[in-house]
Amino acid sequence: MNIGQAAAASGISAKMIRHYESIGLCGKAKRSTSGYRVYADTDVHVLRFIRRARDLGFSTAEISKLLALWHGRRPSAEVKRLALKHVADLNRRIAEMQEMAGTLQHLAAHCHGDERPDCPILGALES
Amino acid sequence: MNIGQAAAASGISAKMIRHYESIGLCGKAKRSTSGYRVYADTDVHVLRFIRRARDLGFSTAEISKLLALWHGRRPSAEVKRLALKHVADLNRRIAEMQEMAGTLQHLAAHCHGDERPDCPILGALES
DNA sequence: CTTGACCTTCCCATGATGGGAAGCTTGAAC
DNA sequence: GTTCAAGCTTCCCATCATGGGAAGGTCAAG
Repeated sequence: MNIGQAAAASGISAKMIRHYESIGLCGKAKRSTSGYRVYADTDVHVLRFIRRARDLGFSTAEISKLLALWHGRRPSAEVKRLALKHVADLNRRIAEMQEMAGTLQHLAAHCHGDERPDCPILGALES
Repeated sequence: MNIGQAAAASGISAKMIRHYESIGLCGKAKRSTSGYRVYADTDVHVLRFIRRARDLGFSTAEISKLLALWHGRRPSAEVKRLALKHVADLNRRIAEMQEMAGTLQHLAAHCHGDERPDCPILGALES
């Protein structure tokens, strides 16, 4: 498989596959005589693992740890710890954004939204 | 006021004030004879406006529009439209992260979390 | 053998923020 | 008056994940 096929099969762009290789997230791909990267099914399994982890919002550093656990002794305690830490991080960011959205929603509800210059949203930003 | 005082008074780091000036978000500060940036209270008002908008999660492009509305005819219809678009964007991202967190929470709940190698979280990532 | 699709590497860009270096200015203490 | 620290200036680099694009090599089908 060339990188294009591996990209299609894994759902990661060729650009990102090269990037992940360059930062050491996945191992270096074998090369054909002409220098093309060559991928086997096992390599695509790894790439799919990476894509699913990425879709769950894990950073590359976290994915790196997950990969090591996956390929190693896989103690589920450590995996669970990583996952719950990530959940906590997500929840923290969710709460931050909910507060922003709530504030703005409230301000917008009190904004008549016509052509008058008096606007509670601008008022809140300037006060 | 020097940039340090303006930073303390506005809650934006000196580094970011220079950056905002360089990208044209705020006007160029006046300079002393020796080249130091000099800020008046009105400049700090602008910086505080920027900080509050930033705290509500607006991008610099959006803040730029809000500043123009603030300093111009301030039609509240346009401000409200911007605010609600931003709320919609926040809600979209919140929903994405909630889905990630929910999935992970569910997987972690089914993970015994001991030293056994069998882990539903890794299972979901590899399947 | 040409052509078009694919591959390679390398550089640059995003957006918001910070670190740090080299050098100049200011104000206060001695 | 000099000296010293703190603060200012500009400039370059880094983050994180991702993509664009250029210049050039390779492969398969016509």
